[in-house]
Amino acid sequence: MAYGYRYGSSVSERKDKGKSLIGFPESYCIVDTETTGLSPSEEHIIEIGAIRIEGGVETGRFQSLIQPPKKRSYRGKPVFVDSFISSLTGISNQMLLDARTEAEVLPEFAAFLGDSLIVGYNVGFDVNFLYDAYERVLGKPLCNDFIDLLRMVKKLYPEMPRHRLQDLAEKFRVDTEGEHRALADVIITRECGKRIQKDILRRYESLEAFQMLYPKSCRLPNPVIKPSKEAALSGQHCVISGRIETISRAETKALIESLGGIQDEAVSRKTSILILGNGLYGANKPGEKSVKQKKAEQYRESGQEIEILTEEEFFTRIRR
DNA sequence: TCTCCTCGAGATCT
DNA sequence: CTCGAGGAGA
Repeated sequence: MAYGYRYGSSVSERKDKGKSLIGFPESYCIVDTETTGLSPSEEHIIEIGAIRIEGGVETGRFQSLIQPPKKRSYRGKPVFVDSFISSLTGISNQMLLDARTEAEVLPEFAAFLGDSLIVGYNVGFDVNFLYDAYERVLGKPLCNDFIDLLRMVKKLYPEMPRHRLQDLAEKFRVDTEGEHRALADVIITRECGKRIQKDILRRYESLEAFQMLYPKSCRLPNPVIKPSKEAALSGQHCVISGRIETISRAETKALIESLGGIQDEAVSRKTSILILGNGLYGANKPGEKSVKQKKAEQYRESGQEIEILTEEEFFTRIRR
């Protein structure tokens, strides 16, 4: 039954795969993969790059090489990639010899990605490779919906002779330094995405008007002001103890303020959330409580409503 | 008018 | 895979 018929002979493969949507959400994850070739059934992922955006600000980066099964041996050394791929991407057999396998990398990537919307360029390509790798390694499919910039680009710029990412970067004068490595392509895609969004607003007045050019079934609900999300940190005073590892100080401040919160330096009677960063500061040793944490626990015992969250707990709390 | 089907043509990813 | 053309059905 798992291999159900679908008229004639075609079998429904990649069941529960996400849908291709059109829109510009506030939270998503830009993803790119490098592979040993074009066919998911015969080739393998050799690099994953990703940047997570939440509430419009970057909240994390992911980058890892992946050692694929070896194709053959040459003079006693394993060959993972053909010379065409090596010269295209700059990823050599030697680099892959030192890399971890997908069994090690994929669980990490899955945790990073979560159920984020995936954004990319001709991203169906990457989604297919990732879907198959998820099934192999995690025993479950990749179900995330995705947004393909190429789809919008074809509609927006029909006069362009070709619509490759490099053509788009050239049009927008986006720096292509390091192109054809996963994280570099993610950054190029992000820059192009910003220009596309601006162009849409100029030409169609609103994102909704542009989305009307597409079937209803693929229109993503827009950044409507969701009260629950807006209120995520509304009016709450937050204090950070230690160092947030996934993002910089400035980004943390921007993130808290974009969600309506206020960041303070010291724990006080106003404080409602204390965030324990994974990174430690000078005098603090692993396992020891920081001065700020002790103080927060004191306040809590005296009846103040104050949440003490780890870095991970903080991010999952604001994600919804 | 709007949505959903089928069919053929044309590109994009490494 | 996605789109446009052309057609069926509300």
